[in-house]
Amino acid sequence: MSENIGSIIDQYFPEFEEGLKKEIEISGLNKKFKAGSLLMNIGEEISHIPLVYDGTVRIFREDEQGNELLLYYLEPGDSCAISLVCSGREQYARIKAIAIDQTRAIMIPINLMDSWMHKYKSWYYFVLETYRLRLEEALQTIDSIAFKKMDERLIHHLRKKSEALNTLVIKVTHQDLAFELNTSREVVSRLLKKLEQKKMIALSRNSIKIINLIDAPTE
DNA sequence: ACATTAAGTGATT
DNA sequence: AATCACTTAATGT
Repeated sequence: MSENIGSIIDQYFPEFEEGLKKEIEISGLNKKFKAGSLLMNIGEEISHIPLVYDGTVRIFREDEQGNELLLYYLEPGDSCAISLVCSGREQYARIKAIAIDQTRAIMIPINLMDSWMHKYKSWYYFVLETYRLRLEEALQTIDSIAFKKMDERLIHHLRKKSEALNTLVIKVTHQDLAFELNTSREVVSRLLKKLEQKKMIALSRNSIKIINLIDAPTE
């Protein structure tokens, strides 16, 4: 699986024009990250932006107490919207990025961003599109926090997780879920139990199996 | 067998 | 829905 950058671009970013592809071949670094490794931390200077083509990366914010708020996942074909725009003024990351699986990405030096935005229409649209998608997601998350009850949020979260990890058996503790949803472990346990009784999931220690996750009309 | 960690439960706010 | 205090179950050493 040691493909060259050009064929990776063809496969995962086919919309990029030839000139852009050439530049990526010249300046991009093909990197591999182990599962669990930190791609970016808060306060770090952003020097490269990733074009992910294999694996999954978790992007999240963290507050002073170390509480995490999941922002989104990066999957093959994605890039990090926040770092794309950080290119200009804001040189320091305000988010944390951790590889969930082994992840491979082409790293592009941030100093090229400005000129690429002008030179390559396909890059310009790629950035806009990435940003638009994330904004949409962020809005969804906001109203899910603001208007939805915990049970709906949990279902939503589990579904997302299962999609992102591409598995029906999610390896996670109730405590982790509680952390991700900013609630308490007991609440998660109780809600999961309800979902289990409705035959939507199956529970066992450290893992949750998705059986039939449909939005349950809350009683 | 024992210690540790995850999960379940009831009561209280 | 959060928190506390406690129990029970599963797992590692």
